Amino acid sequence: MNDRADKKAARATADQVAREANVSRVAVSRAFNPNASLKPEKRDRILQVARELNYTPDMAARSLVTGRSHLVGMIVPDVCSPWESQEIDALTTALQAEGFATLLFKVKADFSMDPRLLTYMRGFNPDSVIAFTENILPDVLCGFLDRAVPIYVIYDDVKQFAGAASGTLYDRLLVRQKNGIAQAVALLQGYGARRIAYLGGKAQSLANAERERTLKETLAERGMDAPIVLAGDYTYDTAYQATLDLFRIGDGADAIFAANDVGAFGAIDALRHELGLSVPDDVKVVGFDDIPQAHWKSYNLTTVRIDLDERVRALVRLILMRLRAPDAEPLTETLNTRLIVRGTVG
Amino acid sequence: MNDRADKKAARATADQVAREANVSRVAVSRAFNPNASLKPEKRDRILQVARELNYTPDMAARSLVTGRSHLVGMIVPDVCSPWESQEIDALTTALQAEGFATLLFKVKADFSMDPRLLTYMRGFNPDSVIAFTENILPDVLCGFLDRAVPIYVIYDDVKQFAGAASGTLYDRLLVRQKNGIAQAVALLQGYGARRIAYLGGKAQSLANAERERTLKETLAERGMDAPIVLAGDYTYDTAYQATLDLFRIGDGADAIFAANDVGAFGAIDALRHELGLSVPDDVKVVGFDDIPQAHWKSYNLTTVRIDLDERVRALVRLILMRLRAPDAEPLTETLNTRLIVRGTVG
DNA sequence: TTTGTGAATGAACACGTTTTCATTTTGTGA
DNA sequence: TCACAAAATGAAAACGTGTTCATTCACAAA
Repeated sequence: MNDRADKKAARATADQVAREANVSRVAVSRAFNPNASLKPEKRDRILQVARELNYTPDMAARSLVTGRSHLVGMIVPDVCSPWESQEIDALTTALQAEGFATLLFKVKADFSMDPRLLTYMRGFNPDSVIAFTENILPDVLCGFLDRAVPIYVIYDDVKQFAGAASGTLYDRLLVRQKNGIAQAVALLQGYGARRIAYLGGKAQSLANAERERTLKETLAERGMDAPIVLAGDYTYDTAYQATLDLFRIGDGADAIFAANDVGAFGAIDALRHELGLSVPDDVKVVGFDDIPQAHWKSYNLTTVRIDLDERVRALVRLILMRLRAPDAEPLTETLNTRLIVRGTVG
Repeated sequence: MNDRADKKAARATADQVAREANVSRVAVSRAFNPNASLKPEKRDRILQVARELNYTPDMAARSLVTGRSHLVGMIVPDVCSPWESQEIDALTTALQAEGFATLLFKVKADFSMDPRLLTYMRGFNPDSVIAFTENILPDVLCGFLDRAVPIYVIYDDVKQFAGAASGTLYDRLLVRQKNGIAQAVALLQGYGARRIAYLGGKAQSLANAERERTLKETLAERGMDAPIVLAGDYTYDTAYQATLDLFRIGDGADAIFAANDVGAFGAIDALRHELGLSVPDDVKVVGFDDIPQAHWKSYNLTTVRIDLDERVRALVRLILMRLRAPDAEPLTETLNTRLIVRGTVG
């Protein structure tokens, strides 16, 4: 009589639906499996009864027998980072449309992987795993997870991993940094920048290493001096402090190339609000990522874009391909970058 | 011989571990269940073998028999919103430490709930559900999910839901808006603000409605004029445009109270970079939330804080309480707000 | 030695589904 | 009408675990 009384009202089971609809339990199973052969009218009747009883197939039971959990694990160091939250949001939406749910696991900010986390995650038997932390060695992941699980390491560098595992067991999404960086350097040079500082990201970040390397390479090609390299960690506060140090302790620079947009924001604010310098008149600033905040008027940041839609489409394509053909050869998708010109250069 | 060959190397099962360790399969199960009675040396040996075989209990199978999935569902409209991503991040960390994994579901930005999503989510049998979209009526959720599943609706308003369901079946986290708003209004009045505009959030948002109501109430108590109410949706762009309209089409204001920090950013940028006005000299701005970006120097926003740590601690406390005692009476935790004074008022 | 108490043990069952396989029904052409 | 393929059907067997229950074991007290 009381609300608390029907708490025991467990979820309806396929047996109950079968009994109610005067069919076998197998028929119920088939009714929820589109490509199973079942008389249309029978299917309709079953689905009708199922709706009345508020029945949904139990994923755990289904997973047990089919071996597919319809779960995609995501390993994320920082959900708050605009870059990662964008990706989580878009991937979740796309995968949800294909019938997969997102299983979120958080790793420590310093990227140190807790082995128990991987063990724990493996218990859920995810159909696929996306690792956002670029410095988790794929081999480590492969060791803890099953070899049959496709693994995606986002934005690693071809060269870094070329010799890591002889036969790479995971699909990869690579980003060509060269294009956007070359455009940015050309623009900076055009505005007369000579002393360029590179405001780095996390030391362990492969993307950071690749950006620094590409920047050096590009500057050399154009006959410009090597950049002043500042240590960073992708955060606003660290970038802010590093910029202060550059101008107070060091000799300054006439352009700052930040490893990510948030770092660029920190640099801009330090220049404008603490050092009393003008951006772009005194110092030019370029970022990396083109997160939504980059177009906010206070920053209006010129930045190297890696298109979100392209990224997500490529990732989803990879994942679905792998889920449908687990034995296919590992695939590599390549993305390009390009400069988005706004107001922080000239 | 080839990597591809051992793809079939399925995950180790409890049976294999049992055989290898010369024990019964039940013993293996007990070895992984801390409070089961098992001779210590035997347990150690089993765990040792399990480690060698890289064995992990299958969550699906475990879920099937225990009825607990160790999954916590989160229904989120926008992972990119700093407010929500903070919460997801902190909750995931806290729940992970307690052995629960986060299952992420995304709903449309306009909060319209797709009933099929709820049905789908129910299939995963989450032990608990956290709904970030405050305007999902709890009754709708209760209808689709089982009554036995504890449901948390974050930041709803006591008054709104008082009469919704006679016996509320869900635990709640309430936020007292009054404190922070009263402090903000006092500060604004002290600096001589007279014409105050309220830059609203999503129309369907209960938190927005409650903030607007509380602001009006507070202004009236202090004998000030009712606020000019601007429609918004919590986004930067909308806030930016609404502010332009207020000053170009409307009669302007000498203070803007935004429903959230991101909206305040939009207002500040419109004032400074398009209308040529000074913040705080010409117009004062107050935000709501105190997201990390609020202390960025470009904005340096005075805002009403709802402490993240307090929020997460309270939520985790509620969830764990409910998981351990499903039959306990529905609980309500209450949080307070307070003003963080920075540079956008005076 | 006997009795009693609690821990340790394993066989059997249960969880809710999909899949296999053998059987029955339906539909089609001669 | 017959023959044959194709579609529809249900019984039974999995999937990998936790739990119940009756039994055995170890040890201390009588």
